Amino acid sequence: MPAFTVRLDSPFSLEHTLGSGQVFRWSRRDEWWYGLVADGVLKIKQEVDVLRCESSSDQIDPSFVTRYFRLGDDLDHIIAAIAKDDGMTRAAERFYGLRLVRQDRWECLASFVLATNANIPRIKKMVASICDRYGRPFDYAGTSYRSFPTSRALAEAPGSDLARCGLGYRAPFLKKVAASVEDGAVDFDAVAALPYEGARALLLQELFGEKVLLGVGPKVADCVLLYSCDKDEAFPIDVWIARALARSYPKLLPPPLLARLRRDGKAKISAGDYSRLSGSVRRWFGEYAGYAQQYLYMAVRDQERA
DNA sequence: TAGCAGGAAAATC
DNA sequence: GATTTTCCTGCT
Repeated sequence: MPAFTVRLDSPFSLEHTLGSGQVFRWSRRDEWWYGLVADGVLKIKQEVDVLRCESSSDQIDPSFVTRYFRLGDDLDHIIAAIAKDDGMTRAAERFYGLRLVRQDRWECLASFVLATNANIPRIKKMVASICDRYGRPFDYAGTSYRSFPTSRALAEAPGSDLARCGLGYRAPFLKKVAASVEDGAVDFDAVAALPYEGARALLLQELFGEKVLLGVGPKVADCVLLYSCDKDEAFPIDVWIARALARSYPKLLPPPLLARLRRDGKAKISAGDYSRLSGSVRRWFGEYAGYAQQYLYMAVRDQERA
């Protein structure tokens, strides 16, 4: 039962980071956050400039925590780079300390395949459901947990069985993605080694190589690249972000898309629009566009609640 | 390229 | 309770 602390020497907010919709296997009880990571449990809380941690395995140690929360990133430098306008400056102040998380690549891909047409509580429920059914059970501090299922476990699961996890039409997509990862068709290391544009092209090519339906389009690919492959330029565009961009950054949108979004806030974004919009936001925000996306997401969610 | 289906649960009325 | 919406992709 390792217990340890990590001293923070750069800005970090555990609350904002775990509450920003990047991760689906974290929950808060009392003042502690509990996360299922790296085949174990991490119990963690922030005391100003110290992270107090307990974990179920020796693998989850200070260096894991530093890597997982990307504590080595120079956040002030990143914020200086993206805060090119008043809106982003305000968001960066309001959610100061929010960082991108470095997730397990397979888990990230699988989670975002499930995320289509769902809200965050729903996504968490689907993820929990496949973990309950296919994950490895283990106990920690008197509580039972399940690890995230391996790609092999999901690839081998009978489709009818997987469908019982409440995944709906996502079940066959998830199974095929799992099979592609399991048989080596998807090489995450090769993807991560390339710069953003090439990495995205390779990921989509690997996934589409067998000419099967996979449920991974540009949005899911951007999520995987940003949250698990260190491609900080990746800027996933979902309906929330599209609406926020239409309101605060109208100049970045192709005029026809802007007009459609203004007429109908839930207008669909075509592949061509996604590609053009992705290019213009990356040109505007630069090499850390993905961080800008995360701050923008928090700002728009916050505004929605108010 | 535009329009649509998909499938279940959360949010909203 | 019924209806609308939901961090989208693939097909026609």
